[in-house]
Amino acid sequence: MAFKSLSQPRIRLADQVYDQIMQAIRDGSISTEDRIVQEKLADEFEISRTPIREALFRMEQEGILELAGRGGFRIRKLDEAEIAEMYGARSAIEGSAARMLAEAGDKATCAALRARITRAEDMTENTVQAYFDANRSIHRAIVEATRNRFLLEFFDNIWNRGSSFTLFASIQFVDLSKSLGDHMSLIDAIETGDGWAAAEKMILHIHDGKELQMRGL
Amino acid sequence: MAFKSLSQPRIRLADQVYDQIMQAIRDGSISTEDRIVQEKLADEFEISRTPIREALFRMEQEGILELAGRGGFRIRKLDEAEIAEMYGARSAIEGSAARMLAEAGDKATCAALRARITRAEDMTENTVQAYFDANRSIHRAIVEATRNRFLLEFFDNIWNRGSSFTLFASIQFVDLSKSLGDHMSLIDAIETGDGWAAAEKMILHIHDGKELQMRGL
DNA sequence: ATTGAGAATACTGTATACAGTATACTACCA
DNA sequence: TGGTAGTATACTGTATACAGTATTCTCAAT
Repeated sequence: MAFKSLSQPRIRLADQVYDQIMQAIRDGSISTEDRIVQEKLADEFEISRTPIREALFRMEQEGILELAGRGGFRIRKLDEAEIAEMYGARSAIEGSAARMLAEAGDKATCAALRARITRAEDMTENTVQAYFDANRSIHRAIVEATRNRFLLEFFDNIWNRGSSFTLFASIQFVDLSKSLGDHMSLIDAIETGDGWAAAEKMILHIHDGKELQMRGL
Repeated sequence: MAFKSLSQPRIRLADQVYDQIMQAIRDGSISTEDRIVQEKLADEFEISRTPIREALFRMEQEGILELAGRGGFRIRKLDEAEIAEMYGARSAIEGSAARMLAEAGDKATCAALRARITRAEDMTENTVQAYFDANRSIHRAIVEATRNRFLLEFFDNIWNRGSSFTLFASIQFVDLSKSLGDHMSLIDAIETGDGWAAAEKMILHIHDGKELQMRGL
């Protein structure tokens, strides 16, 4: 049997709607001021409200949207306390990931991560968005390397949240080459095999990002 | 004006359905074999499919249910690898929580946690369910004490998952008084103020639970 | 007894219709 | 001009209706 299964697992409208709205939030077509109304979206997409509702509720549950009484949904804004907690959660997840990788002590994984970092650093365009994507993809690769689906899910949850698109990315204040170099020394720490040291390094790295972020507010 | 606000934030049917199904899974009224069909539930609840769908999709997203083609949803079963990852994720979340608490070094919090543990230990009935609840509530209190909403959310996500109701609770093999005593020494470790030591203690404690669990499989 | 065609069934996903309620709008009265 | 009553509007949540598609079932043919 050389045929690929034709059964398309699911091409639900709700999924497509989800992706598109997500994209719209990312590129700023939907701002934090905008009200997000089911009927409006249904009109735009030229489908019924049902799949829209589904996508919207999903985003609410993920903490990306919040509902504003009868005024529909809106993008969830994070206050300063919540942003701090976010960085705390990142420390927990990504710090633990670093620890686990160090304890696992797999050279091949480290090599792969290094390659990944080099590739991510090699940005063609020098925009905030590009830097954000590169940074995210590096951090994600580290969590991914633990092969722990839960951690990866939590990682994505955090990074998708609210306006975190712009969060974590106050590039205007950051020395690009330094930041990216930091990632390599993160792998160094992992490679030594000392779990706690690796975790600490990661936590400090995230803390640096937080300082930068907070200064930008 | 002596009247209490009547505005009930939201009493959506979907929420009630969610709670009830959750409860049914917990107490075993719905088993992993059962197919969960929207229409059937709608009949039982005597409401339309719409709120049922919403609740079901929410549970799917939380990883509690999975959909089985046209056969509706079913309870998601975890394979051994996934269970291991689950414990890994617990180590990350709860270990980090212990570290954070230790670093914060708040005596009052520790005292409150001790009180909580004593209270939780004081079980009236000696069932698996009671032990599970007590254990969960103790661990949850520790995460709660970090006042980090993300960590708490992730904690709940893990503990609500799949058949984790019975997971984490292989009481038949466990020495109750020892296990519960362990919790106190966990607080001891936190109280010393050494973040890494506290994290390690928590991770070991969780590891013990895992060993127990795996033996039971 | 097995196989295959065709119909019946049992689901889902999507669209539409309806009812209720908070907000916005208007016009009247002080 | 300010405030209030009454009405229109703009939303949501829920119910219902419809279409499509796997699955299961039935039954005849080999």
